[in-house]
Amino acid sequence: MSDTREQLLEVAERLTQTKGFNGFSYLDLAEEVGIKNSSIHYHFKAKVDLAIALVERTHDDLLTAMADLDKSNITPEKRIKSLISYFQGYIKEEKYCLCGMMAAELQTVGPKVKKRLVAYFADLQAWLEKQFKALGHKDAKVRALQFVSALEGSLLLARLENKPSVVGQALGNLIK
Amino acid sequence: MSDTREQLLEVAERLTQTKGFNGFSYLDLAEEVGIKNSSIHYHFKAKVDLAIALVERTHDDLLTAMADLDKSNITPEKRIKSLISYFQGYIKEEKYCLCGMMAAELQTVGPKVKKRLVAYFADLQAWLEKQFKALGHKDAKVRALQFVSALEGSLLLARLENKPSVVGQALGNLIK
DNA sequence: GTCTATATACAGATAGAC
DNA sequence: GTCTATCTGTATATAGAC
Repeated sequence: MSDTREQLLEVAERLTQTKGFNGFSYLDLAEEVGIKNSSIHYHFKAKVDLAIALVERTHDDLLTAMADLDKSNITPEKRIKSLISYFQGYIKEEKYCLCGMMAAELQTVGPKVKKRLVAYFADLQAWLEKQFKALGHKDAKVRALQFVSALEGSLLLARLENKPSVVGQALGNLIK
Repeated sequence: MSDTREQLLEVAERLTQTKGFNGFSYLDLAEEVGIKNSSIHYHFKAKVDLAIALVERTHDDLLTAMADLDKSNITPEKRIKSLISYFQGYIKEEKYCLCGMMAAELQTVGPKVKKRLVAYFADLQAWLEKQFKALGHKDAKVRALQFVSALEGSLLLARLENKPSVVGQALGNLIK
């Protein structure tokens, strides 16, 4: 993976999380990275290809984070709390969840992106279900759904009100 | 209020809830309403003025709906369930919450819109807190926050997965 | 209130030189 | 891989006639 491509993904990730995928252009991206906008098309032929790469990258990052937590020798409760911290980190940079953002923009991102967003949230829920099962929950699947809903919604509210604590409050009851 | 202005608000509301406020243009709006895009500027000088009117309208609608529920002779539990139905109605039209959508697009809508989004969610939470207090909850305020978070997040997931039932599942534990 | 015409800027994207 | 140059389309917005 070229350095330019990596830089493009990093900047595009931040712009998507702050302004939305429809809230920035190849020109914005080019100026930040220090190349011409036409050069971006070499790395991502169309903007939708960038969207796909972003969701896949975010998905891979999440899978890595969850696998690391599985490997670590801590309780399921602490694993879940660590995952919350992972998402909570967005708020201090005034970011929203990249996949939540694209889920909001769903009707404009195209079917290929939609498919990958579904996969992202399915894996997040599956991992949470596993943790809740390990904690002895019978309704682990529903609990995982409640958790993801509260997570995405609280990230939205926390950024709006500039109160990172909102995320912890919204998820408090669901952890154990 | 002129009929054209009202039509513009109705179409803009739907487009915002489906494609996002940055996902449609004055031209899209004009074609649906059947006027020229330059005519829209007579009703809403700049696009940000349209955004403000949309949030205020959505806020007013919510206040009316909540006031109606307060007047009706039903239990707080049923009031809350009715409010859920109010939001759940969006899903079958593949819409997201207008204020949730603009909260996602926060960094591009400007400070005036942000201020009104904060007011919208504050009133929604305040009403819910009142209902939870009537149900005897000591942590009514936190519960209201949990409810709004789960509501906004579940609306996002329900639309993505085309499963309206997700909203009820995500909020189930929080109602009573 | 709505129109035509226009201004200015920017969007995503391509061709071909280097 | 990145550039210059360019294309085509669209965005928000304004001026002034009707």
